[in-house]
Amino acid sequence: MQISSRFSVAVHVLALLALHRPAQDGLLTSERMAGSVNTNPVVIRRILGQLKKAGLVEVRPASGGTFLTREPAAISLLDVYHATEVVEAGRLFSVHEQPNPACPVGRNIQAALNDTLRQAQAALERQLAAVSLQQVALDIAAKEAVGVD
Amino acid sequence: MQISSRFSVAVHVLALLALHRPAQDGLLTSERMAGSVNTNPVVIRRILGQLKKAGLVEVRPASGGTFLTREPAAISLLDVYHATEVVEAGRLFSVHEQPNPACPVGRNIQAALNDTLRQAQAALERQLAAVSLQQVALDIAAKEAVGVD
DNA sequence: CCTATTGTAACAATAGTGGTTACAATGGGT
DNA sequence: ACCCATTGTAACCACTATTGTTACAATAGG
Repeated sequence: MQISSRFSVAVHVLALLALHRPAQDGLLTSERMAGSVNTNPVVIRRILGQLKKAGLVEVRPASGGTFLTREPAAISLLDVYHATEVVEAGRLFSVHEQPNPACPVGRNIQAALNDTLRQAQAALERQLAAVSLQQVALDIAAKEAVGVD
Repeated sequence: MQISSRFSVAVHVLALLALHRPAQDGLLTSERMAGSVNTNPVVIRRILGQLKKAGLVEVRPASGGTFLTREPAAISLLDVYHATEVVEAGRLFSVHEQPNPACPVGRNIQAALNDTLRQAQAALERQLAAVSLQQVALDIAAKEAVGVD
């Protein structure tokens, strides 16, 4: 099964925050973010709650606005991936839990797979760690500059 | 969400086949494999069907037995990963499908994420490609040799 | 031809996802 | 001090995937 789109939506939301200019653009509400993502505002608020819990954004209730707590360059996609908990930490692969201990394969398969699966997952996470929100935001800005509008 | 345990079960089943000695051990039926995995025989047969479709095993109906079609050294965990279709090819991450094209971020986010997510997925697959069924089987045999039995 | 086994359909229970409505709590602006 | 737009959160729905289960026709070895 696929990794939930919560992750890509979270990156989308953070990109909006990174490129947002409060002075010109006004308040960036969950409603406006939902308009850009094309979903329901509650979906956005749920994700903002996760990002807040992870310390990536500050959300001031009521008409307080939402802000990044760090520079976009200091937020990696891995931070977002962990924040959205699309995968419980360290467990991308699920392994059948109760193999038969009476069988030589059954009693050793978990240990035999453990290391390999951990490494595969770590390789994926390294790639995500190597990309910052700033890079995503700059990429969007660059594409926009040469856009077909 | 996690990657289905179909993958780990498939590796388990293939390890059983790799370590199976028809002469001594007799017929390795879906029932016996299910006993080792600790699940229902139909679950095993469904997975064997996928492995067969991928050309990794030959299953002779009735009392014909099941066999690997290649040397364990020539079967990588990536082959198994693809065979079990735990992830539709190339789409480990799901990205929200309908961002708002009227928004600069909305109309560029998919392209901005595409490359990064592809690379992260590719990194994971490279790790799986680097491990063969033979390595898993040898690892199991080694652990068994020093086992606490 | 018998019989163990496979292949497959059908169904249930469970869980995660994404969307929706509803509403109490919050706090900035006037 | 009070509006009122906004957030935080619970509750619910529809949908999908997963895993286990029963049932049974098709298969082929002995």
